[in-house]
Amino acid sequence: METNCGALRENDAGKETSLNGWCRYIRDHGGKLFIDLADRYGITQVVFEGAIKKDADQLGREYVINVIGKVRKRDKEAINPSMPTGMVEVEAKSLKIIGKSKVPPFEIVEEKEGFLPSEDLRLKYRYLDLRRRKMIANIEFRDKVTKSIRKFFWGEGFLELETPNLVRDTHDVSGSRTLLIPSRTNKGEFFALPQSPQIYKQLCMVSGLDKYFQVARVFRDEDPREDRQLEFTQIDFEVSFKDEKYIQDLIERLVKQVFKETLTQEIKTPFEHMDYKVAIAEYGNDKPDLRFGYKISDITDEAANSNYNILKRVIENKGSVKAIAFQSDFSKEGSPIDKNYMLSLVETAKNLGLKGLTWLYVKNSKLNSFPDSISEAFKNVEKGILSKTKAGDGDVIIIGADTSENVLLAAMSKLRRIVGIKIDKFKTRHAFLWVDRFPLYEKEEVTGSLQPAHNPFVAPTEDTLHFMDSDPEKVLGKRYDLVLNGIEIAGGSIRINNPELQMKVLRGIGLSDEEIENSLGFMIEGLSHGAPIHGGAAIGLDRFVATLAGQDDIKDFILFPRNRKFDSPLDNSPSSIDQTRLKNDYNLRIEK
RNA sequence: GCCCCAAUAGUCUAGUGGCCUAGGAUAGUGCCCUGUCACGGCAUUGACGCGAGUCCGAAUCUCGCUUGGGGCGCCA
Repeated sequence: METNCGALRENDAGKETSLNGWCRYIRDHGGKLFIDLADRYGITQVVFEGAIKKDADQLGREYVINVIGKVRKRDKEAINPSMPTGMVEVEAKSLKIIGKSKVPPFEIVEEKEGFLPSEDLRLKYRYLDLRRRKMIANIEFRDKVTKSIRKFFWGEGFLELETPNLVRDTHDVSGSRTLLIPSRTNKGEFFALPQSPQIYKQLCMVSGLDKYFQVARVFRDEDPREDRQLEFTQIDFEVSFKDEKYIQDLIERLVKQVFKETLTQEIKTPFEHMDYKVAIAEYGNDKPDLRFGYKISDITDEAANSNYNILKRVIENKGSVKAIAFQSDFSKEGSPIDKNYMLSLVETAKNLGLKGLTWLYVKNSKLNSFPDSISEAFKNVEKGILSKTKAGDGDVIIIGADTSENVLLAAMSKLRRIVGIKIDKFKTRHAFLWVDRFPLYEKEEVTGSLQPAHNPFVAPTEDTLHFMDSDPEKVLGKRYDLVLNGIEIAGGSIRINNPELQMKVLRGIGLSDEEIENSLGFMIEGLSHGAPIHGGAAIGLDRFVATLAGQDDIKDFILFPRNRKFDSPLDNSPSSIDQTRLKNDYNLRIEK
């Protein structure tokens, strides 16, 4: 009977079996030798005793072997209740070494007291890191989620289609950085790798393929962040003749099914909605984490009337002042929020672009601080601050100020989430939220020019379309983002299906007709040949899977990720290319 | 483009100017062991990223470089 290392149970005792696996731990007792034989299904103990013991002496860690032997029940005192296969073991009759292994550069064990080898080493030997149980579980979980999603779309009658990966570069209209591939057959010209299948899926709608989805690999050449990769996966879909309501409902049903099938959890739908404007004003960004409250309040008026000179000076320079109150049991022993934590938070605030951070705590309905002089300076506006922030006893209030509203809100929203997660009194484990009624355009703070807030294909809402010429910043888009625990897991919109309106929106971001024609002419042309009303969304699969699993690092859910420099320690890509080949094939020359 | 942090055996880590001939754990190697399961026992190999400087004296302080990590800008 051929089996795997996770399958054998008590009632298999007596059977002859053939096992393949990796030698994880080898315990040599002199006259007898035990091996924990591992594969992705589990671990089974193999015993070598008698004549075969000396064959096993040559085995080393991570050797791949085949063992034929007899399954036997363990003696009562030898049972290992922490292993699923712990009732039995395999008594080896024959041993074949299938693949020898060098001594591994790090041990294939789970985290040791919270320590893992450095990330670069893990990535260089990714195939070894992937032998860890946690990584196996993560990769299998990703597969489970992907399968569940596919099953959902197939069940809804969607076609799984493949859009091209070598596409027209649209950097000129998008401003975002694409990865470029030189063309050998058209020297001097380049393909781009898609940042999204957006244009192609819209053209699918024009062609009448009215329900499309794809597990799409997309590429973005922006600078690295902890949760960014050069290439990542989106669940991309688009439908024709439907409105926002239908698409949101579809995503809700999808998410509901995925939660049920992968976590056996029931989640409540429909999800809450919030206007973009409200999200920014109350939470400081467009993806509020609603596992906790802690709204941001504007206390510019109070600060202006206080005697706190630092804030007053910011206000004189047309700045504003924002505050958040955190429920924290501040004065109590063992509270996660204590004086030392607050001092470190001030440093965090500086890293987020603020010049500093003022913090107070509430005791007996009064503001207190270190040193006392700070709360003294707020004495005359104490009531106002307490009522605006809704702070009660034990709460900590953080106050930030900056001359740039954007910088201030961005920093306060990040502080809000950092402290909120630290306090960890979540009302719900999974807080879903639709953010909608986004503006179509946003003003670039420095130059004052208009940019598309999302992509330039979002259809304006009927009630704001008339501002298009007079006051384009007031135009809202039929766009919706799905936020889970402060992470944007999906974003989509109803698209423009009218070529004239599409031209108009593109002109609105300062593009000339010639520029539009040059980069997006083929798309406008497509919209001119009978384009249905259509819309869709894309779900960021890597982040979605990690969030579902309750983990932070998306790299732990990607088979072969890149490091912070977007190098791959595994294959050392990117690499330089021979100058002669560049010249001959692409007519390119690299200047050093 | 900018800011911050770090770098000690294969791996993880201790280390705050002399107690360092650099400690521990684990891996490796050799020997012993018939019930272990991250087996155990004994022995043993093995490290201060590179370069300059300060000092009587540097793993420790300063500067530069290199490498890695985190963040800002950026992510239509």
